[in-house]
Amino acid sequence: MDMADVTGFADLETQPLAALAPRERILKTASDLFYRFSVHSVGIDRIIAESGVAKMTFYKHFPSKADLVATYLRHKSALWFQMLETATERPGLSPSERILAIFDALDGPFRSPAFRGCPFVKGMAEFGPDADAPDVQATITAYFKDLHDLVAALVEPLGLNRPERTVMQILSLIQGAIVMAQSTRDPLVAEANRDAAKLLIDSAVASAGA
Amino acid sequence: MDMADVTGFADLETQPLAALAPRERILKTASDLFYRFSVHSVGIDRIIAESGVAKMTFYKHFPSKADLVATYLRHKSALWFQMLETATERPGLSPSERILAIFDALDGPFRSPAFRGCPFVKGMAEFGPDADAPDVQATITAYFKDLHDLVAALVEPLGLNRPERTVMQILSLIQGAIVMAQSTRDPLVAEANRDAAKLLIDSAVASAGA
DNA sequence: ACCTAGATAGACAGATCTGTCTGTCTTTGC
DNA sequence: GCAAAGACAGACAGATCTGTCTATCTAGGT
Repeated sequence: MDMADVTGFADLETQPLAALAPRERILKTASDLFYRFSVHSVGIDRIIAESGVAKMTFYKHFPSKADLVATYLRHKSALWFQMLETATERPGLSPSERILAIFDALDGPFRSPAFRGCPFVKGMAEFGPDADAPDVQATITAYFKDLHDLVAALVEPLGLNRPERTVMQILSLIQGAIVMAQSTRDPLVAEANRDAAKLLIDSAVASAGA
Repeated sequence: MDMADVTGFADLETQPLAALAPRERILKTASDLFYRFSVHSVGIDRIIAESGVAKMTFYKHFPSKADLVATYLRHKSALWFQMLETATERPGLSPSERILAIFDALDGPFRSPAFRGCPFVKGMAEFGPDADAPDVQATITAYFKDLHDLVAALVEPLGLNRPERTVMQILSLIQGAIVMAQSTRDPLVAEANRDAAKLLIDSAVASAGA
C-alpha cells in the first residue's frame, strides 16, 4: 500500500523546513514539537511561530488543533508502517525471519537521541477513552488495529495452533521493547527482544508440527 | 520495605471520600482524575471542586500542582510495589515461580474497567526529558529503576550467564503486557505473557546449567 | 498589466489555568 | 468556655490557550 497517496506528505522528512509549502511546514513543526513535548504542552501559537506561518494560514489548513493532532498521528503511522513493510517484505526472508525483521528495524530508532517512544502510546496517555476528541481517539485505535493485523499476517503462514496467542506475545515484545528503550536507554533492548521473539516462534512452530 | 512509612497514605484506597482528612481527600481525588484523564487535562480547580476543599487548603498541603503530581506518582508507585511484593514473596514459591507471579498479579488489574495503563508510561508521555518538572521526572525515573531492581533481584537466584538480558526481556514482557491490556482489552494478555516469560526463563536456566 | 487567491502580521475575544489574598466559619485542645 | 489553628467560600491577578477577524502584501495566470 502506498501511504503517500493517502496522506500526501511526500518526503516531508528530508526537505529543509523553509522550502516546504505552508501546510507541510506546519505539519513538520507540529510533529516534532508534539512528539518531543507532548500534545498538551505545545500551543498553537508556538507551532505558528516556529513554522513561520500566519495564524489564518494555519486555520485554513487545519480547522482545529484536534484536526492537526489527528493528522500528526496519521503521518507518524504512515511513516512507521512504511518502515515496517520495507523491513518485513524484503525478499528471501523466511516467515519467521519476517517477524524478527521487525525487531531489527527497531534497533535504529532506539539508538537515536531523538527517540521518545511510541506516539500512539503517548497519544493514549493524553487522549484516553474518557477524553473528548473522537478523531484523535479513532486514529489511535486504528493504529493498534493495523499493527495487530500486520503481525497477524506475518504469523499466519507459520500455521500455528493458536496464532492469536503468539500474535499477542509478539506485539507485547514490540511494545515492551519500545517502552524499555524509552525508559532505560539500553542499546541492547532490540536485540534481546528479537531473541525472545525467536524463542517464542520456534517453540510455537515446534508444537504445531507435532 | 514498608512503603506506608515513607508515604503516609495508609489505606487511602478503601475509605469513603468524605471521611478522609483534607490532604488525603485531595490526593485521592487527584489520583483518580489524573489517572483517568491525564495530568494536563485536569486543572487544580476541578480537583478543588471534586474533593470539596478550599483553594487555600489545597495550596497549604501542596505548594504547587507539580508537587501534587509527584506525590500522586509516588502514591501509585507505593501501591504497585506493595502488590508486587505481596505476590512475589508468597512463601513456597520457587525462584522461577516468583517471577511468573508478577504476571498473575497483573491479571486482576487488566480486567478492571478502570484500568488505564501504567501511570509512569503515561507520566513519561506528559513529562518527558524535555519537560520542565524535575520532581515529576525524578519520580518517574525512580520508578523504572525500582522495577528493574525488583526483577533483577528475582532473576539473580536463577544463576544465569547473562542475567541482565533476561531481566530486560522480562521487563519488556511486563511493560508490553500493560500496553496491550490497555490498547486491546483482551483478557488473555497476562496469561499469554506469563507463558512467554516461562519459556524464556526455562530456556535461560537450561543453558546456564549446561 | 491586472485580477484573484492565498499568505502575512497582529489585534482581539472568551475561556481556562495556576497561584494569591481576604475574611468567615468550624473544630479541637485545654 | 475559650483561644488558636485550620478549613471554608470565593474574588482576583496574570498568564496562556484556542479560535476569529481585519487589513495589507505578494505571487501567478491570462
